[in-house]
Parts: sequence; C-alpha cells; structure tokens
Amino acid sequence: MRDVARRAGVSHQTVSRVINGEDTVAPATRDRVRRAIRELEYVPSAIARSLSSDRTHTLGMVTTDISDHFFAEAVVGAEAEARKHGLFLIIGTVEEAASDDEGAYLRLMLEQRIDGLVIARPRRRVAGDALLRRLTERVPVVEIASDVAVPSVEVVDVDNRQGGLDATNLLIERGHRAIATVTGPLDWPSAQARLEGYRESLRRAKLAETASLIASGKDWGLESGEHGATRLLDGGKRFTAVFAQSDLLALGAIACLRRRGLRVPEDVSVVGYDDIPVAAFVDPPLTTVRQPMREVGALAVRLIVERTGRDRAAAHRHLLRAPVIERKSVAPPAVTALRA
Amino acid sequence: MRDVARRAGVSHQTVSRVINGEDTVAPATRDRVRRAIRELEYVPSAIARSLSSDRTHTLGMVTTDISDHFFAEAVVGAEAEARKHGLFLIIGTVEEAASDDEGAYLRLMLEQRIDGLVIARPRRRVAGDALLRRLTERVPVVEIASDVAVPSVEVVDVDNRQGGLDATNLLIERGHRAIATVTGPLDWPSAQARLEGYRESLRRAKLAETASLIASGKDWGLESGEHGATRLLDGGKRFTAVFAQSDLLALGAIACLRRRGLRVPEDVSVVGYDDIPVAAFVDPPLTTVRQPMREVGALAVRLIVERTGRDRAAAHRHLLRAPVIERKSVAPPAVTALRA
DNA sequence: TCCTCGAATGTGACCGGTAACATACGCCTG
DNA sequence: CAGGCGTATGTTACCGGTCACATTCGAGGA
Repeated sequence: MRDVARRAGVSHQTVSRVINGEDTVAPATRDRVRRAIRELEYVPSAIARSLSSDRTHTLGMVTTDISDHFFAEAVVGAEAEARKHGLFLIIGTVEEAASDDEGAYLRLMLEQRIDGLVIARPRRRVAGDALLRRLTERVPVVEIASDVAVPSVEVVDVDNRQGGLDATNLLIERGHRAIATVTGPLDWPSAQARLEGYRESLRRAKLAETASLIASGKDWGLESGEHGATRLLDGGKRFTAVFAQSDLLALGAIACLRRRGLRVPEDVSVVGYDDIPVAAFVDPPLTTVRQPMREVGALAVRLIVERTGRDRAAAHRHLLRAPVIERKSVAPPAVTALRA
Repeated sequence: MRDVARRAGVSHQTVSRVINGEDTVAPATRDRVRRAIRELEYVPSAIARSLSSDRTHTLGMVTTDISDHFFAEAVVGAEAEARKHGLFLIIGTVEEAASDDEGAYLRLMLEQRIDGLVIARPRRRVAGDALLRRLTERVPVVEIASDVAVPSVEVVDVDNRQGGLDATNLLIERGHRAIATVTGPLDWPSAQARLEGYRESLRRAKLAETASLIASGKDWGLESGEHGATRLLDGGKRFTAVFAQSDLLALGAIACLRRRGLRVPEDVSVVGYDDIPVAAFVDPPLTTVRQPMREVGALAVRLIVERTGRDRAAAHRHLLRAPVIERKSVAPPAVTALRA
C-alpha cells in the first residue's frame, strides 16, 4: 500500500480512501491511484483491515457431516447467503462423538475472530453448553435443527411436527385408516417431533393410536427401515399405509414389504421424509416431505447478519415448513385391504 | 494481550512466549501468565498473528456445487486433511456459468490472504486462465478433476480412463461380449477418459467397437440414462451388458430396460460409476466404480501443505485409482442372450 | 575478584490497514 | 479584505500480535 502511495505520489491514507470508494478524493488523484494499484497488482489485505476494523467478514459453520445430503444443502444455502452479504464461510466437520474436538475447533474459530457462527448438530449436545454460552458473548450464534436451551441463541429448524402432521394427513385424506409409522431414533428431537405430528394427525381424524403400528429405528438408515417394517408386519395389526420418518427408512420398508409379497402403493402406501436426490427415481417414485435445508442455511446466515450489533437478548425459534412432495408411492387403500 | 501482561506483571513479549510454548520462560512466570489468561478469558487473535507472520492458516476451496455428492465428499476429505494440519477451509460455490463471479470470488480470497487454494471444477474453463496464472504466483493452487494446462498447478484426479477400463474388463471377465456404454456429456474430460478406457478394454479383448453400442447423455442424470438406453435398444445391435458412466445414468438405463421387459442382471448386466450412497440399496444393488473423492480432497490439501515454500516449478498430475465395487447388477450373460 | 556467558525478560519497530485529527487551500460572504 | 467554511490531502496513533535486539542478573571460570 505504501508502494502504491509512493508511486501515485500521495499518502497511504488517500490510497485507502480510493479503495473504499470515498467521495472526498479528487477524480484526477483517484485515477492516478487506480493506475498505480493496477500497475503494482496490488491486492489489499483483508487481514490488516480486519485487525483495525475488528470485523473479519467471515462466518464459521460447524456440522456433523457435510457428506450427508441434509447438511450439504444447508451449507450450500448458508454459503450462498453469506456471499450475498460479502461474507466468507469457514466450514468445520465435527464428529458426533468428539465433543472435545468440537471445543478445540470452536476455540480456533474464536481465535480467527469470526463474525458469526452457525452450528448444525441435530442431536442434543450433552456437554459444551458452557462453551456455547461463552461463545455467544463474543459472537452471534445460530443453531440449526437443534433444541438448545441456551438463551440468546437463535434456532432455525424445519417444522418436524408439522411435517409429520402433513405426511400423515395426506394418507388420511387418501382414505387410509390404519396407518403405521417407522420413526428415526427417538433420542433425536426431530424424530420425536415427527412422531408427535403423526399422533396429532391421528387424533384430529379421531383415529386410535396403536402401539404395534409404531416402530422405531436405531438409526435413519435402510436396514432400520427393513427391521421396522418387519416388526410392523409381525405385530399382527393390519395397516394400509406407512409413514417413514426418512426416505431411507421408507426405502428399507418398501424392500421388506415387497419381500413379503406386498405391492407399493397398491397394497401399502408409503410416505418418506427428506426428499433425497434419488427419491424421485426409485420405484415407485417416493411421496415424501421435503426439508428446505437451503433455506434453513440461508436463514441462519441472515439472522446472524441482521443481528450484528443488534440486541442479543432476543432469541427466537424459527421454523420453516416442510412441504409434502406427492409422487407415486401413495394410493387410496385397496378394497381388499380395507375389508381385512 | 497487554491486559494479560499487566495482570501477570510481565511484558507482552513474555505473554507471547508463553502462548507459543517457548521454553525460555521460567515456570513460575509461565504459571502466572497462564492464570492471567484464564482469568481474563483471553483468546489470542489469529488475525494479528497472521498480519505479522504473513500466514493465515486458511485454505480456500472453490467448487461448482457442494450439494453434489461428488464434491461434498471432496470437501469433506479436504476439510479433514486441512484440520489435521491446523488449517481452516473457506469454501465457495461458483456456478458453472458465472465465470466473472469466479474471478471476483478468487480476488476476495486473495484479499483474505489464503495460504492455498483448491479448485474443483470438472469442466474445462474457457476464460480465467490468466487469472489462475496470476493466482499461482501468490499462492499454491491445486486443481481437482481438471485438465488445466497452467504450469505450476498440480492436478489431482481420479483415473477415469482406468476406471472405464476396469468396469468394462469386469463385464468381459464375466463373459460378456456385446457391451454397450452410456457416456456422460462428451465435453467433460472425465467422460472422454472413461470412454477411452472402455475402448481400450474392448481392444485388449479383441472385441470390435460398435458405434451403435455407444450412447452419450446430454448430462449425467437419470433421464439421460433412459434416453441412452432407449437409443441403444433401438440401435438394432444386441447387447448383454451396459457400462454407464454414472450411477444415475445406470439407474435410468435400468428403468428403461425394465420397461422393455428386460431383467437386470439376468438379461442385461449393468455397471455404474460413482458409487452414490443409494447405489447399494437400489434393486438390484448396483455394481459400480467408486470414486475416492475424500482421498482426492485430502491429497489436494496435502499437496498444498507440502508445497508451501517448496519449488513451485514442479507441477504434476496425480491420479487416484477408482476401485470397482461388485454388487448384484452384473451376472454372466444368459444363454438365450448369447445365442441371440 | 573481575569477566564472560547463558537464561529470563523487556523494548521498540513493524506487519498493512483504519480512524481521528490536523493542515493547506480556494471560495464565499459580510 | 478578513473570517469562516468546505474540500482535498497528510499525519499520527492504533489494532494485536511477532521479530530482532537490548538488558538484567546470577553463576562459573581465569
């Protein structure tokens, strides 16, 4: 910068003014400085700027696993929104288990003086809340898909309860009365919320809830879907539809149903959750609930941007609605099934 | 930091020494400083450190789309490797089309004084090579899955030719003689390379190459797979196996084959490419070529780390081998089909 | 006993910007 | 024509560390 100043025959401060587009610079001077900048291929240092201005224009985002489509989408949304505001996004993947790892990483991000932090960890964090609280004192923090109770931390999430409700409602609207569900692991708040939605839907339709029509997976994967469906079928109680809390659970369930000689959707309708990329391409194309993860990520960033310098006391919970995507895996119940 | 120094009754330099774990500090002093740090909840500023030391411990990574599983994996690998070296990863998604967008973004990263840059853009870049060259003068650059010709830019890629070769070889080993292929868009270098591998395999097995057994998709998606298979079937020439250059192409092809009354793998074997997450769970589980994208990302970062301060003249092309994952979509050709 | 040397610590400049204030100059106004 | 004011620019301190070098002090050797 001093070089540029010297070359243009002005002071460094004037160079700074030109760079920041201040209007108190005479056009002739401005052009001279611009030329010097170009000739020297000068690139201003954001670090130095950060040091004085105490703003790094950098946000941190910590997730459990970006290779999971769910988080990847959130990151994409966050990144796009961040860029819109001229911010960078530093990402960090922290294994579910390694909570001291997380601590160390957050500390490093703090050292980097990030301007805000997005945390995307769907499961309740046992420890680290103290750290999180200390963090919020220094920098705005927004959590994604979490049920943290730390005050002054805003939370952005998909409305899982509503999603479960809508999914079940769809089945009821199509004429189903015996509706089973395969949940995710119930220690996940999202699984609980979807189950709640399912129950609420049954209640509203004045349908009785049957314990043997509820199966819980030990994870969100395909095998759990198969096991779940197996348990449902062996439970004795007949059903014409299944609400699976994830697409993979749904796919697993479908595989199991088929093995038992049941057709989808003719004999059993299936609704999934997530709208993973292949959902539209499996057989049959899966009716599912789409989680607007990009918007979730974008909203998280927006909240941080808006909160910069704002009152930190106000912490809210922002729920985005997950729309039901209708495809081919849901049909009215077969007459025979109804009769049974 | 001055506060800490004052509180501990030492100079700022001594505090700096304690933080950096230098051994020229008396134990008593060290403890005193440590306590002061804790009491003041002092977190050293990485920015200030960067300003003096001219190293930011931050890498940039630019991709076309992280929501694509392919890139997501690369990012995960890169991030993990970066962390191992105490580096941060700033990510940026740049749309395929927006090349001035890319320029602007790279400039910003340059302002951030990143210590290295990973670019993951599979398609040939038309413009921007000048920019890229200027970039390499300032910072080590590694490209992923690219065919850039810029000197001093190292390239990490999956060996697509070898992958295509191995996939086709597998089919030949299983007894197939009439092997069709559905390629990705041929303006992608990777599609070209896989096609080359396919051809090489046929040549080695002394099988004639048939033009009507090669169909090219306009993209890598499912519909292209369906169209491709349709064209192959309508081409008149019989075949007992298909090598699809992506899993989605494979899935599309399978859907089409089924509609025409052909079973997979009994009537037609199918090999995909990518090993996307659902590949193991579709019906039949897809035999495919797995791209070790995590390793690719990790290697890219490692190259940058190793090259820091090293001779920049040496630019290499690093090819990682993509293993074939055998599942159920390949079987020996049916006798009837052979006879046909 | 004096000098030398190493260990422990302090001092001041500097990295590359920004912020606040100072200065120089031309113009308008009373 | 002097005072005041706005515009264009320069000066200096400062952000929070690191680096190179100076300083202090006690121990050991000549």
